[in-house]
Amino acid sequence: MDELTVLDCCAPLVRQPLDEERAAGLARAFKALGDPVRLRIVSIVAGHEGGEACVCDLTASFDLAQPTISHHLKVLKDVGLLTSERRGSWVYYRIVPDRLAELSALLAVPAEVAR
Amino acid sequence: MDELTVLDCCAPLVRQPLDEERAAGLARAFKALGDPVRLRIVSIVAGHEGGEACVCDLTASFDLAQPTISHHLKVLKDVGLLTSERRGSWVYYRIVPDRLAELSALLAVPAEVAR
DNA sequence: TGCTGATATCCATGGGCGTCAATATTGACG
DNA sequence: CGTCAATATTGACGCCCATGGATATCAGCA
Repeated sequence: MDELTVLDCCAPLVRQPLDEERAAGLARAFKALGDPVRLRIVSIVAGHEGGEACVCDLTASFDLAQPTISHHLKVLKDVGLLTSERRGSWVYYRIVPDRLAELSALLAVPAEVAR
Repeated sequence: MDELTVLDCCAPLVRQPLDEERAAGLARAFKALGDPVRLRIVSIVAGHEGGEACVCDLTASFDLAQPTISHHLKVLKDVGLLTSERRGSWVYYRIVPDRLAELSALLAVPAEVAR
């Protein structure tokens, strides 16, 4: 995708009222982040060495069953916040910077409003 | 070229794994944004003239019952994304720029990761 | 081929959430 | 006071979702 598309699609909330369709797509991503476990997963993956973490790294970081972690990873992947790649027995997850940047830009508050 | 690191509380995801407590607080806000109606409400309020909108403006923008809008406004207010002020018969809502900025900064992706 | 470890899928369960009708509250105005 | 308009609260219903146990898939290895 080119930068114009990114810029155009990521204008802050203030610029224009979100149409239903776009709001639905963005809400899916925010809903995915709206779980403390998933938020920590994204944080761990983003901050992990090499920008990626395998599932074993994550299951070790939570007091949750392995299927639960796998479920959360699927949710994050389905909304485009994570990608996965299998290498041998292990599956490595990494964040999708463009997707995070899109959400970040959306919430950026213009100076004229931040008063 | 490291920018002035915003706030200690708002360092991007990459800097440090979120502890449970902080993740819980942030997840509450993201969960509130994880509904298309609420996302559009925030958008409408932020973009409305004067930076504020009364409930009547919102009920007119959705094909939803008035209690439903009122419920969504309460959710957004409870997580600190909106404030309300009564003036006469009308109640005006406005966004909390600091709260939005906190979330935006959290999702901002450092250059070394966005490669 | 069979075995073992890593990860994903399936299924059930309990709790949380979006919606709305009915009702309550609040303020303005006569 | 009484009435009306704007907004909030309550209660109920149906559905989605986080979680974990059982099981399946997949890759490496003997």
